[in-house]
Amino acid sequence: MKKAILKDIAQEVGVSTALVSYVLNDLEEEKRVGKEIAKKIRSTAKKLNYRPNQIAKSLKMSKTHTIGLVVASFNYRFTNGIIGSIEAEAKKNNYTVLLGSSEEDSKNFKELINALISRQVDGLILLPVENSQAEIKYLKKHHLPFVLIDRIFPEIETNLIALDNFKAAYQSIAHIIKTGHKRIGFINLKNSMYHLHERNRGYRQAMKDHKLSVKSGWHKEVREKNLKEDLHNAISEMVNEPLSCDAIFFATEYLTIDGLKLINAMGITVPKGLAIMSFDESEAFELFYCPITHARQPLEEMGKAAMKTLIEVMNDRKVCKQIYLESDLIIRKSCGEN
Amino acid sequence: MKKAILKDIAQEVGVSTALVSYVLNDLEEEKRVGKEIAKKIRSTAKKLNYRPNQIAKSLKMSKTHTIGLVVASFNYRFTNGIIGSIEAEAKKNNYTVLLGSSEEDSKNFKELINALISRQVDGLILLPVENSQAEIKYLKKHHLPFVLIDRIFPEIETNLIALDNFKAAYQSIAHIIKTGHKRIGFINLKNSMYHLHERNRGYRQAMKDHKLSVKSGWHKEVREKNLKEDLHNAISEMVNEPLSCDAIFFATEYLTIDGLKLINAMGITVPKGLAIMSFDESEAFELFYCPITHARQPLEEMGKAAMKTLIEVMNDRKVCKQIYLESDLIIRKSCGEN
DNA sequence: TTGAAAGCGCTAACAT
DNA sequence: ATGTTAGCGCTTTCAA
Repeated sequence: MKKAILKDIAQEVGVSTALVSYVLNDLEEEKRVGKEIAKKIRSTAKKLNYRPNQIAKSLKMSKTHTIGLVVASFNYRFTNGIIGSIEAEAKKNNYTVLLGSSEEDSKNFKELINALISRQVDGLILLPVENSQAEIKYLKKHHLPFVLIDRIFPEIETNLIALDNFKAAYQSIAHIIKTGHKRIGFINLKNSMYHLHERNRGYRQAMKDHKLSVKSGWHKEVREKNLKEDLHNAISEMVNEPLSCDAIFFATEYLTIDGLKLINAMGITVPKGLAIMSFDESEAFELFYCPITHARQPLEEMGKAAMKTLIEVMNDRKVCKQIYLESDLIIRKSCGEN
Repeated sequence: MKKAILKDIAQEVGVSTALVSYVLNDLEEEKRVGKEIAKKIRSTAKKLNYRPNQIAKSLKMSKTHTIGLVVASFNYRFTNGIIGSIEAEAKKNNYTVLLGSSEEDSKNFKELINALISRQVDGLILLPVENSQAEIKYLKKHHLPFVLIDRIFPEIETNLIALDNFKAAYQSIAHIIKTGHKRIGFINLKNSMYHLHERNRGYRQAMKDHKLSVKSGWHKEVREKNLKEDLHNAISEMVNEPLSCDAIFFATEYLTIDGLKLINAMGITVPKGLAIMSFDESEAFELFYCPITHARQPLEEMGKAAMKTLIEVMNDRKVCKQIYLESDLIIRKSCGEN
């Protein structure tokens, strides 16, 4: 059984394709199509199991009702949280999502964007990677509707949805201090991206504002490629003399997970032996013996806001909107009671 | 700066669009295009930042190089594992993925498929939901290339990639028995889908083959909509007299997570007080005090196999391929030592 | 070696 | 109230 097209219906009913198009697009009122005819067109369409060819429609209308979503990796909790909410919001607005992952590689990132543009997506939601500024500038220059999410380039004015990472880190540290800790270490990724730098800044500013100096060695950066090893070294150093940290703040949820494993292996107890704070959460925390206090990113909201903003931008390319959301501090027990 | 199209290049170079098309599709040899001209066409294309309009190409070629992926929910570990591998394999073969989630609803499932077909996807990878047989039959009748993954309908002959759920459950139970347990409970979802029934069958067959009878009450089914409550009731009953289970096998990873929380709350220790086996794993297990023994589904492989099979089917619609993969039993400590 | 033109399925302006 | 037709951007046959 071959796919039915407009012409098939037109022929079967004995009218022109224009009429069929009108009726099936619910323009029968406006176009004053005969009631009888309209009815017949509809029933014939159903009979032939007609499904409009969106590709043809897209070509004609220069609009695909498709958006491109480029994530950085499928291994982050962030990714999985965000995909669902973008997907849902897209569907609600009759958009479909074309998905790709850059796997943190700027070449992949660029290729993906090109592929999506070739497919004539109406807009893009992007989680940029390191060194992708040029690509972002290019999109901007060509007035392609897009919004950045989570990771941003402060020097480029774009639509964006992001967390106030400085504040999130600041508040986290403030809480650790409030729970009586003073020798607070911070482990971040070695990475030039702004959102991670903001976390550094938040850590240092909070320490400073509370009259605590950051001992050299308390603030570590580990290489993504060498995660296990760097993390192991960092933690070993931090928990022993002379650094002797009484608390560690991890800059991502997967750093926390790996960190906790190491801490377990070292026989250190949370929070007695060491207080723990995590940026972002993980399913893995759920069953840890000590519930982990963490900064929670509003993933649902971020995804939804991104899609909504993108729709605004697609409707009016002059829109330029920056939305900064705030994290919640979810206080559990890993920094001690109170 | 407006998007350049073939005609722009043709005009700029002073040739026909045919030549431009040949060159940019690397047919210059075959079509014997002049070397000089070819060069000029390429450079002009680059200069104008030409990107072929895939929509137009698709319309002309009746091929979109796009596949549709319908998952059941973004909340399963399975989903997140599979998306990445399908995505990667698709990219390797120059396909792009259109993504949707049915959220376990057969109406959504149907609508999504329709939307994808309208977009002229070249093929579909589907995780069907309960009561979606009609839709699957429809696809089959119309010879649309598709492959089912994970969940299957044994009464419909289709392309499929699935786990041997019977065997996975059987082996899991056999291991629990081997570790010295005899009063083994099984908690599954109340659901008519075949893959879950196979797990039931595996449980019962393994018990039977080891001369253990299944006491009434040991085999529970909980309602997805009433998960927490049903699970709580089920576990309470099972761990107390007269059922007095000494081991529980959970049919999905999220049942295990919620189950462990309840077991913790009841003050029961794993594995001393109760042995635990999980079908599928979760990040959440990583930091649990007792590493969880579980049946591991080869997600990567399944996704990859699905995409590969789909490509075969798209190339030759006569292909009909069933691939059953096997799970690994990952032995940790939740059933006791050895 | 190159160009002209038909046509993929649809929409919409225009004609009737 | 309905039909005709151009054209979206591309590929490909046929002609030159």
